Amino acid sequence: MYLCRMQNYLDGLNEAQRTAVLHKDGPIMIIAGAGSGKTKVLTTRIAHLMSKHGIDPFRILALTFTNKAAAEMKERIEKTLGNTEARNLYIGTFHSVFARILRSEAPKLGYTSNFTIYDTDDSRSVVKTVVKEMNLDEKQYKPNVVFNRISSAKNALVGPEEYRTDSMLQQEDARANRPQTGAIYDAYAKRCFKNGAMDFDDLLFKMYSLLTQFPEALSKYQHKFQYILIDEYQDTNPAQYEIIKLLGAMHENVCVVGDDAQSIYSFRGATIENILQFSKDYEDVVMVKLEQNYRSTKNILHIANEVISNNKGQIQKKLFTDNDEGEKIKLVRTFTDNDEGKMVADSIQELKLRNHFFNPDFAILYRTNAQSRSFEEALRKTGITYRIYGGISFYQRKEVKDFIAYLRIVINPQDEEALKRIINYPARGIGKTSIEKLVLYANERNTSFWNILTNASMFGIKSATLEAIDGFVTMIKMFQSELHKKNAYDLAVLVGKSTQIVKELFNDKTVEGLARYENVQELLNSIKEFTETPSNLEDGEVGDKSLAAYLQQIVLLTDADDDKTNADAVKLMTIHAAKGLEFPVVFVGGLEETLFPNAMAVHTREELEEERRLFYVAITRAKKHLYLSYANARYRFGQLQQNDPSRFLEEIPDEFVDKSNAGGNARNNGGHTQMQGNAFQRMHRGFGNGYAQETPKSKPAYTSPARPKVVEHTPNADFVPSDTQHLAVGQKVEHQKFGFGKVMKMEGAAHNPIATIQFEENGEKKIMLNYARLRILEN
DNA sequence: GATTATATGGTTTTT
DNA sequence: CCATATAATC
Repeated sequence: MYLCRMQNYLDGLNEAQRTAVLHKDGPIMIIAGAGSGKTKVLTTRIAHLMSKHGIDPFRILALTFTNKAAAEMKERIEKTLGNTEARNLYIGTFHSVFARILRSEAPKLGYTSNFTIYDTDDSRSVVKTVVKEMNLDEKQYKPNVVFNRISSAKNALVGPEEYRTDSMLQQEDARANRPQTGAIYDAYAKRCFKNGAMDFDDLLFKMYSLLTQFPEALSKYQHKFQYILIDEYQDTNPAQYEIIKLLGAMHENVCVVGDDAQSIYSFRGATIENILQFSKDYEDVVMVKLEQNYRSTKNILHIANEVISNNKGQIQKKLFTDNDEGEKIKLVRTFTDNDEGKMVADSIQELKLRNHFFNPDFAILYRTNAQSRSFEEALRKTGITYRIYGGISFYQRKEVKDFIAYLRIVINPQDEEALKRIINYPARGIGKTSIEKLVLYANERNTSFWNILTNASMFGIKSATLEAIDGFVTMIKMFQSELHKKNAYDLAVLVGKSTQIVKELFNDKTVEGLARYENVQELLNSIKEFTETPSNLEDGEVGDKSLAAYLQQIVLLTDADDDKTNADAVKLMTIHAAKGLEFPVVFVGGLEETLFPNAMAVHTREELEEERRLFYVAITRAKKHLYLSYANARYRFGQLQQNDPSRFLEEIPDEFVDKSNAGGNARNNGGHTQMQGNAFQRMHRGFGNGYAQETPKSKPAYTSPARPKVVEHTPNADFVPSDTQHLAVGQKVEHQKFGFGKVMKMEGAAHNPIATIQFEENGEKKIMLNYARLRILEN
């Protein structure tokens, strides 16, 4: 019987797949073309290792690109084996698996196990604060640009010290007019550490530090992970490569699965070098190519092969399929982006009626998130239910992030980003100036913002503000004392009540207010669901029903994890988000120059080839029908912009295309081989240089209409505001900002007097005496 | 200090 | 066009 089941799972495999599954020990690289059954191979291989070879699931590490892929694999293995052993596998994304390990090893790195994980918004915000504190120009050191640079460095395993001493990197920064980038990097890293926080890249960078600086940790995990499997290998970066190399060095049972033709994440530091390097780093690598496609029609596969053949750099392979010829690809030209949306909506309607397709059979794919708008509108008008993946995720909504910020502080009060976010939300009278002052004190004393808050009375804060701060601190401390008595959900409810956030949102009866209220309720529901779903944990890990575990989980969620696969809706997403998915009917929109290939990515062959791989990924998502569309003109920044059809359209042979709606012609050492070389070389091994491409700025030719500008006034050094209770018409005064002037008129109620003052430099202003700081000069 | 009005500038792609 | 940053007003 046992054998019988085993036979079953091996039966459905073709020869190449079978080879990949049966290979037991030693390194193996599987080049898996689109739709070639790669997930099937991975899951069967793991099932086989467990059932045939008796490998302990606790000792198998499988790294996937999304959490959803991990969950799916687990499920499929359980089904194959007919038991629940698969739940013991160490399986997840690089980031979530390493976060889990880092939690239990945190003290080694000087962190506590409840460290916060910063998302990109948090990280950018830290960069911004640091830039400000260093008195650098924010225009010159744009948080986004600087952060991307830091991120690239980390992904190449270049730390702050190395960064600052690498002359090539220094030169590059100097040329980009950002010579202080290294100093910012250093300050940024220190600040994150002080805040008890790691950013996304740290989860890789610090994992590497852990393994290289602590031999006992390296040995522990090398022993533990007897078998290692990596999915989507073409999208790994140098940091991930090195970590795997270290972890796999003992058993060398490393199995990587990837497709160089689908490498689309170079902007995140991924490099196909990792595929090429793999067979050099290990001896006797078994190579398997999966070339039979089970997904698409012959027509679809043909054009995919044609398109990708325009790329120079790639591993030779030829995908084929036994599937039907299928219909021709439809190429559709429309006048505007709105028409494109309408065309897609109409086509969906028709396919549903004539060919009996249902909403979940359709996917609309595009290059940039902004393109979703015209599709949404058309679908809404046509009455087709749809769902958008990506864009601003649920957990990035302001009200949700605010609420989460409270939870973050309860877990880790050193988290300055979270503190700044909600110290005055809901408004409790702790203003910007007070906060800035206190942060400054914290920096001067080299302590945390929270420590300053708990001793705020020592810093000459005025009594009303001090009271507010004390109230806030007391409340947070109360939450912290409840942390161990309550589960995550009950604590979250307590936070919602005590802060009055829920009540405030409930009382906001505007449409947006209602949506915000619902979002917070949904957050609470998600926490509840989390506390009620059982899961596994082992050897001294953070209890994974904890609030900390919840926070870790949500910050590492990917767009693709947002499941609802079964939802009765048409799906809209970027091509990046569609990786690994398949749909009976696929629409790819916006096939226009400047959009796809994107204008930001046509400057080098490497960039252009990645755009083409992206197009390849889009095409190969389709099983039965494929629609490619482009608009003559589309709204961009509120203005209609003309575009040529994408150059990629010319690469599709006519014989496979139905152009009846295309409007005529389409165109007008330790074996660290990888890490050899200096920091500069490593950061440039992938594509790009870590700087986002900057388009030359074209300034509008018009001059903005004149606006009464305030002539800045610098008050005398001895400026002390006077008591203005008895201010009278005719008196001369000095205003902190508007300068010298004469009181022309007094009005307003006794408790809120308003003076009309004629300023020498800035004309007549109405000033509320309750707030203004005025010095009376003479009568 | 908080709320509201105006101005600027931004679009790749994401863990 | 939209979201966020800054300035004006209360």
